[in-house]
Amino acid sequence: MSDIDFSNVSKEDVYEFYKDISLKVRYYRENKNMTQLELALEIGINSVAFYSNCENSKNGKHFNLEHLYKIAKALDMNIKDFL
Amino acid sequence: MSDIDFSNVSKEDVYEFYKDISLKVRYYRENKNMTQLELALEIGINSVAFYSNCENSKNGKHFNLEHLYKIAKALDMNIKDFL
DNA sequence: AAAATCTTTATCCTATAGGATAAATTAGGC
DNA sequence: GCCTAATTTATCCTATAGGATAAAGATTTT
Repeated sequence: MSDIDFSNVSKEDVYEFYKDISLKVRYYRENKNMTQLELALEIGINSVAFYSNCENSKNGKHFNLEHLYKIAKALDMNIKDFL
Repeated sequence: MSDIDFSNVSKEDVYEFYKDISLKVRYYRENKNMTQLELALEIGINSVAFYSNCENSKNGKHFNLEHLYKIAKALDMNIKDFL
């Protein structure tokens, strides 16, 4: 596979997009007084470490569309609020 | 891995969520007079077949968060419009 | 009616996203 | 200051998401 990416968006741009989402997720999670573990378990993830990596955009991890859908439901919010 | 899913959302619910998004993507793509191939290439996907499967929720395929981000940019829209 | 264009269907392959573990660090409560 | 809770860091494993191919079908254009 080539490192060349022919899409209309750069990898850096995509990374910033994911990072922006993570910041919002953290903001609303803390606002609802939920721990990372509580929210992770609610959306069906048994690993707080994986959750933490996503929320901090570490080790190449980030939330995917399905995660966001479940997080929105867990926090009683609209998925658009993270975008 | 178990078939049991302990998340707050069922697989059926997630499937409907993805399907709903796909319908919106098709609606706006056609509204902008773009072909599936044109849009696929714009977002960096060389396979109109893969794009078609996503847009029709066939063979277990669906758009992911990154796809939607790029599609929104390609159609000069806001990603929220698909959610 | 034929050709071109667009879309769909089925199937295959593999890089990596998804998610786990363990240990270390940080933060909060008492 | 100590203990517990919460979070972070690094690394590993593997099922599957991502995306390709090829052929067939449907639609549009000429």
